Amino acid sequence: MKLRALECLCELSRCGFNMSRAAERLHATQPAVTRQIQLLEAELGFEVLVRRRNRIIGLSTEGEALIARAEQILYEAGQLRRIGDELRSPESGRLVVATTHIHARYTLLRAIKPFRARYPNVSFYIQSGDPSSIAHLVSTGQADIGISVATADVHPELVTVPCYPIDRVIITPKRHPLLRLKRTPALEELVRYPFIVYDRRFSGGLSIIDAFERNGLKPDIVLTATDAEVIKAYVAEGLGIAAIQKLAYSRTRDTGLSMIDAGSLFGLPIAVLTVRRGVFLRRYMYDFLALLSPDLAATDIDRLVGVDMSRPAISG
Amino acid sequence: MKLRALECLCELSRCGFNMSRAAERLHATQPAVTRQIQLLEAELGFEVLVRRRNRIIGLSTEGEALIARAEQILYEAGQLRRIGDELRSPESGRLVVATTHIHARYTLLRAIKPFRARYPNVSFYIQSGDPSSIAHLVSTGQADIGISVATADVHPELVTVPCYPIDRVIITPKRHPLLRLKRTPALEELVRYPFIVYDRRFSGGLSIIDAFERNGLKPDIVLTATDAEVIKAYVAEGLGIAAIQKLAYSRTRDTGLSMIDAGSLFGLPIAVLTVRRGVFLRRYMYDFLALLSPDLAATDIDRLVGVDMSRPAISG
DNA sequence: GTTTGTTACGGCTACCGTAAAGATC
DNA sequence: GATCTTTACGGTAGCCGTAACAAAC
Repeated sequence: MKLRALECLCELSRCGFNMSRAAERLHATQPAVTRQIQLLEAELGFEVLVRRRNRIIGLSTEGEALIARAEQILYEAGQLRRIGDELRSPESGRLVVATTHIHARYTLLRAIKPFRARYPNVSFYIQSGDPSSIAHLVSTGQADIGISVATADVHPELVTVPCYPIDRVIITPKRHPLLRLKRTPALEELVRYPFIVYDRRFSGGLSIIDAFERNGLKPDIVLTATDAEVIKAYVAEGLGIAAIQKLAYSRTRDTGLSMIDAGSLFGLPIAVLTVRRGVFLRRYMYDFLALLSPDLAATDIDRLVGVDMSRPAISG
Repeated sequence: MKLRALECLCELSRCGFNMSRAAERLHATQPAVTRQIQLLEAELGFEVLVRRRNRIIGLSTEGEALIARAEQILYEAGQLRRIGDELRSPESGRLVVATTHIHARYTLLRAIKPFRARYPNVSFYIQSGDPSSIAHLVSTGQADIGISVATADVHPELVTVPCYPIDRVIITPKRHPLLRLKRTPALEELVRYPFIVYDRRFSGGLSIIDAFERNGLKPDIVLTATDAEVIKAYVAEGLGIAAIQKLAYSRTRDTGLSMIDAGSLFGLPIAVLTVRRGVFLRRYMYDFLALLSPDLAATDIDRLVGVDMSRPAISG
């Protein structure tokens, strides 16, 4: 069995079973890919691909099981190379962070500045998505570090570390009646106004709508968005009020808005860092995690990530 | 990178870094192994092995991290072959069960008979050990299925399924004063007699000694053993009384002994089946698990073992 | 001197790419 | 006809084993 054959198979699968495209991405010719697949099938003794009249149409059921493991093998092989990279050139490499808009815009921004200063030769990639797809990106090794909120889905191959609570504020247009209260309004008071809500997939546990519904209230939802900037724009236009992350509000920049602290009105979701269990973290990745969560020591990370760790701590 | 090189490295490590022996086990010549290692080191760009004056004395620290992943890769490659084997010859293969003496002697014995009848061409291997090493054997893929008791150690790569409670009995020599009670004695009554105890590593949770000590009692421990047969022999000789698994006592065979039900006096440890998470289970392995725990459906096993399972169920 | 690891060399396998053919839409 | 996959063929790279060499216990 050869790693090259597994590589061909996985790439073929990613390219929708188009051999030409897979070959191109593998920097090889079509016949070479055909050959590798054939050799693999011959060695394993069964048809991995389902062919219909000389066309590949998909994976056999066994092929599904096979490819999942092939991906795993290639991932680990990548990790081996990464160990080599770390020793050869510890100052350069790539760092792929999967995160939500809001963390990309605020949390990450703060961390990237010192990080870039320390590691100018590390290329930084940000993958945006909802918490579920962030978990997926990290678990498949497409991203090194995930920053989002806890998700309901269970990923035994992921390790998550709670990072900091996400404070929420209620934002309103200037001179809104709610501002006269001079205190955190009750849900019953908020529900009287049209609401613009943050997409529940991004909310981490209790969403805004959940909070209302749990109290038997039916808010008037104007629209749902995944981006605090969008929500702020709509609120500023007087279309409604909203609850967003405190991070996303700036008194000086958001001049068209007013802010009321939301306290724990909508629950207190917590930001979490996610890495794949057993991942080899490069030195600069440790340092980046430390920037995001300064009280997280490298030894803690090791303990969490370690394949044969003695305690599970917090894990997904 | 080549699988062959990783294979050489892992075998080398297993052979205590003796290249000649590793080469022999790999059915290759020494120079071939040397070459593979050299190529690997050249590709990765660092010294995996620590050499002192032309002798290999061990792994570098990075080598440790590397070899763990290499093992993982080779394990998964083995799984791919196993998928092929299953399709080519579903009726033959090997089944390695890691278990304790007691389960090997009783639980397993009952399951093996029908299993052998159904799969005469499957070679059966039993690896005996304490629950901790059983977990290790399964987690490293050296054993397919573990049968023992729950251990304190956490293995995120293992999936365990509780199977059945392990009833315990108190055994005494014939005509022992305790027998006059005609009921389960209290710990305070038992503590008056010298005790022969089952090794705590095999006890699963609460050991015999724990039960006494938790009640502030100090039993007179004659000796500790890992094998119920040994314990029975000593009890029969009048050296003390003991608590063993009910399974291990037979009225007809153990003529020199008497038995009293221990109820939940020493806790109710539970037998567990263990498999490696994400393992590809061959059809005959499913069938074997079903023999051990008839109410465990194949779909349940799939759900437990599945790499991207949606619920964690019971896991170590 | 025996065991152990590395280097040198020749044979052979097997991979790759180019070219062409076969099939499908 | 265009796209896609497989087969055919020749060049080349690289792996393996034998043999010789170097070092250590």
